[in-house]
Amino acid sequence: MTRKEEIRLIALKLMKFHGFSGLTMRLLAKELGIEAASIYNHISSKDDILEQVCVDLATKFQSAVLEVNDIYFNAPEKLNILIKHHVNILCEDLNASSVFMHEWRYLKEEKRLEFIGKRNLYEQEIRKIIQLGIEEGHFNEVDTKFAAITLLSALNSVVEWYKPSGELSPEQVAQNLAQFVLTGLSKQKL
Amino acid sequence: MTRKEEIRLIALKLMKFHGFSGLTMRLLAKELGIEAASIYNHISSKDDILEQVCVDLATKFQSAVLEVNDIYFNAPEKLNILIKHHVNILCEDLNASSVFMHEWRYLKEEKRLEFIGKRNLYEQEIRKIIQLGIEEGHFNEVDTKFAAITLLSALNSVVEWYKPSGELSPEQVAQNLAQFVLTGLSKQKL
DNA sequence: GTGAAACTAACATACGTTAGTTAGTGATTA
DNA sequence: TAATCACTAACTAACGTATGTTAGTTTCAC
Repeated sequence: MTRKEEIRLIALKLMKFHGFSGLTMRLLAKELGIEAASIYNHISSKDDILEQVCVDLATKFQSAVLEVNDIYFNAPEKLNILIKHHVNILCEDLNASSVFMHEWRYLKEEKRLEFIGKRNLYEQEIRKIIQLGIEEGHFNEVDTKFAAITLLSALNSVVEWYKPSGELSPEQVAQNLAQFVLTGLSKQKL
Repeated sequence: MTRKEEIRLIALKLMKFHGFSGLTMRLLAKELGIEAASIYNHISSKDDILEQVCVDLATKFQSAVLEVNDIYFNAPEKLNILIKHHVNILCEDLNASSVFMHEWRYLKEEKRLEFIGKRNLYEQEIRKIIQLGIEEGHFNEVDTKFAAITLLSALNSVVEWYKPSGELSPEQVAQNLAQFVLTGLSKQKL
């Protein structure tokens, strides 16, 4: 691991706790055991760290959903696969995911708009899946925008509690989420 | 409306967009058409604004869930009522709710721990409802911690998209959420 | 002796906040 | 009626500190 990657890693860990504004270069330096100015031998700016992680994760999510929607499956299958991908991406680097979820609003104007664009595209592709499910007769006739946002919010909650040291693997979490989202809490006896 | 309330209102509106750290007293002052220092004739500190809204909303949520769990109902009924209360609280002041959701981590140590305590209590009470539902035979045998967090996350997504000018009333939103959470996306034909 | 990685010193700016003052308004009193 | 007082809400000026970042220099292993 290069020093640059090391810095990024610790920066994300701290950013998860203190938020983007709460993480100062001097705090980051202290954690690294060096002076704040020394950090600039490896990275170009504080904004850069945030930008990189946001663009990086947004791209991963985008690839995942486009891939799923490119292959022929029915909606429940698509949703299952997407949830698995989504959870895997989130769990791969929980600090990065947490920053991605909470700190994107501190991106500079241009990058922020770019980010929102990618996020909307992701939501749009999920709405397509839900719409498909309705047309197939697999899903209830819900409002696709409402359903997509609620679904995404449920999935993203994973970053708030998932511990790699815990009992569940990302695959099991994905399975639980899929069950929750598809069948809900109630037993089938309404 | 007193000047103090007016300041609080605009502060929350700005905080929703810029985050707690992104809202500076000088920006707030500009929006108010006065000087930054003048704000201190009405409020005691920037932290105070955050504290007030966090404590205020946390208390409301707490009252709601305790009330629901104090009355005798079965779990699906309790959940329905709680969701209605939850959404109503969120929609009452969307700016405040958004700040409550995203900026609580910027509370000072002491108040933050207090906040987390109240939040945990809320989660705990929801787990009780889910546990009750399982024992009654109404709910699937899910992990209550997982279910409570996922449920809460789904509910809280309301602050990200709800517009009072839109078609749906808070009651209708609550109904949609209840359906989503209880029966899921799938039609009952598994 | 070359390159990576740290250092010291400093700059310009931005921040929350305090202190002391002023302007206007409405009620009370001489 | 005119003068006094309290109150509200704004002002100017400034303080002390923190921030991201730079420029130039040193250290040290290969």
